[in-house]
Amino acid sequence: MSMRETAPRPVEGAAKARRPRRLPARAAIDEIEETGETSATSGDLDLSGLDGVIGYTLRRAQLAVFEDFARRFARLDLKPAQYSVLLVIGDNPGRKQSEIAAALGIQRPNFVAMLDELERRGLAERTRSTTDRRSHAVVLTDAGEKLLAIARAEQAQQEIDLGAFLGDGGREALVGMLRRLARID
Amino acid sequence: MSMRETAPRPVEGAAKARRPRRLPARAAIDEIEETGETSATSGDLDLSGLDGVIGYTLRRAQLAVFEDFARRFARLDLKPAQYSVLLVIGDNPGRKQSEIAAALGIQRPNFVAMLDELERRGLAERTRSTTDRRSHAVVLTDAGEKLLAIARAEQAQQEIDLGAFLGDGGREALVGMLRRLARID
DNA sequence: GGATAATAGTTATGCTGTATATCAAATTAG
DNA sequence: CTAATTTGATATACAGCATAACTATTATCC
Repeated sequence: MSMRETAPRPVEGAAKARRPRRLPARAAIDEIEETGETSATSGDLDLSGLDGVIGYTLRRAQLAVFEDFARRFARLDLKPAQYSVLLVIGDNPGRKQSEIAAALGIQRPNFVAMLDELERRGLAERTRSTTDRRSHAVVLTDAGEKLLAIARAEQAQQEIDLGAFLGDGGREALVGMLRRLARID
Repeated sequence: MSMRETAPRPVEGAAKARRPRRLPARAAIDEIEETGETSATSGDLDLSGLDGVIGYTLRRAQLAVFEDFARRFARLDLKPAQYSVLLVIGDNPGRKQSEIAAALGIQRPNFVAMLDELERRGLAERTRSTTDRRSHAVVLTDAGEKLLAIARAEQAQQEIDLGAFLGDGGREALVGMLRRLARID
């Protein structure tokens, strides 16, 4: 993943976007309104056109949450994708490499290097299946299980914190809606 | 950051819609239960560990919404980032190139090619400022305004459709929470 | 006023994430 | 048995996003 450190966060329209960190200042808005439509003045820009856009806010929120994740997981040296792989392997030990990849929507070619890295770090292992010698059964090592346990706790804490940040039942409502959105097609 | 590469089909427990995928599950479940926790059997994987994770669902939802956006904007040949640039220029005509970029969180070097492309397509124009000959004031051409108007309508329709897809006030609640999340840091 | 610093746009470049084509080995289907 | 399919892997390409550094211009300060 590429979570930078202090750099500004993207904010691209209903799309990619980097991050405008702050709302247009009150003064700037007044100035814009007073001059009609032309905003060739100085001061903050009018970004109101993006304010209520789901795609835009979704993207920004996702980046912010991933940055938060990156901070929390820095000590574990785990990127979100790596965590998700560890988690799915941990919950589905012995599954085929391609099954893990497919479950996470990762292309098989790209999953190879990811697993290589986890193996290099001694967190996961590929074992040749005896029944189907094409496939690799993937499992976590003891070290992998141990790291996953810590990671799960870390992640649970993030859920708690974000849940508190959003109000009362907000987290559940949010996740529910996000899951619905994720199935649009 | 990369939680995935293609949109995998989230495996959902109950509810509705299509999916005869549950069939093999029965046998698989029996087998799993009989072997305890090991899921090295066949059938769907257990992804329950990711189900309630905000970061994961956020990412998934964002990708799905972007895909929806891509379909809707295919005819306009506009990517989300391009739409956001057109929108911000349209709402802030005559601003400096770097101001537009900064507002969207786009690095100035990366913004050059984006503007080049919009200019090439006759949608935007750079004009040398007379007061500060270093800067370029950016505006939309008539064609750019025209395309933006269509794009705005397209985008508004997406909001309507997503709003309907989420229930009753769901869109507003969602955007509100996303905006809160976007400013965690 | 002239040296120095800062700003705006640009070019070059690199890393990460994700996609496709293709291959060899192994397995399955016809 | 032969052909098709599956699995893991390699090579490769492209988009997104970042930094360094150059040029032209403007601002600052002694």
